[in-house]
Amino acid sequence: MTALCKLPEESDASMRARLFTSLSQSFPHSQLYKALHGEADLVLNGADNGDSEDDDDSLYGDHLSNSCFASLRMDRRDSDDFDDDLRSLEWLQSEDLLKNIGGEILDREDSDNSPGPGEQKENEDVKPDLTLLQGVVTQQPPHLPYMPQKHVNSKPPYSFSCLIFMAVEASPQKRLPVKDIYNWILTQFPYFQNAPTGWKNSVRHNLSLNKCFKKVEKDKGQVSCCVVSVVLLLL
DNA sequence: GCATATGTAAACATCT
DNA sequence: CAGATGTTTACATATG
Repeated sequence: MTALCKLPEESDASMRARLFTSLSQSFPHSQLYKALHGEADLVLNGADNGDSEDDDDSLYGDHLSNSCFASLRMDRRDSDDFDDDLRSLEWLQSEDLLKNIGGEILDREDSDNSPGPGEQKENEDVKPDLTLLQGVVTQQPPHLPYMPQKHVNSKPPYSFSCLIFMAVEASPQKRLPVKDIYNWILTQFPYFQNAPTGWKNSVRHNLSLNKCFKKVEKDKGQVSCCVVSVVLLLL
């Protein structure tokens, strides 16, 4: 199992650069983006010659150790000692998480950030007109990026684990009540607004089953109907 | 064919 | 009591 979504014949440097580019557009404030930031600079500047397998971890920045994406570092270590941890993080290493992640998910928490010229929020004007979008959705070529605000009839190409992770990752405290996870998914992926309610069961099922998610007590004074919150299991 | 990951449904218990 | 939440089990499907 590979650690990243690596295209055929794609170099590690290229792959990481692609990931960085995608994240810079979709989750500019995510831990992963910040963690990759330094490395991507090196990659994009040609500093990474592909022979850096033995480079120390500082290349990837300290942020990686603060999130589940620490597995991105682990995969570079040729050791079975990490097998158990990796097993619980295999969903993070799946192709789904990284595939087409870039540019299409508008992080509404960052909506107050002024977009640069030329990158005007093309999704903002897009309303989920089902009649107009059906063809786009059903005939979307696999190489085109998934655009959740447009492809409202198309199930996101991300596993529920990925969706949960992204929701938690997007939260300020890296923890969310289940209800807020629902809301985040509904907001970012309008597909689920019309989807059968079973997806919520799948979310809860994932939270219970996946070792990457940990149940924590809600903060004191927090007004919430939920009993617990969910955080990433830090490594 | 097997192991694993994932999705879905369902039942049940607990909590608000 | 109803609904939300959490846990567990079972089964189907896809993939390596």
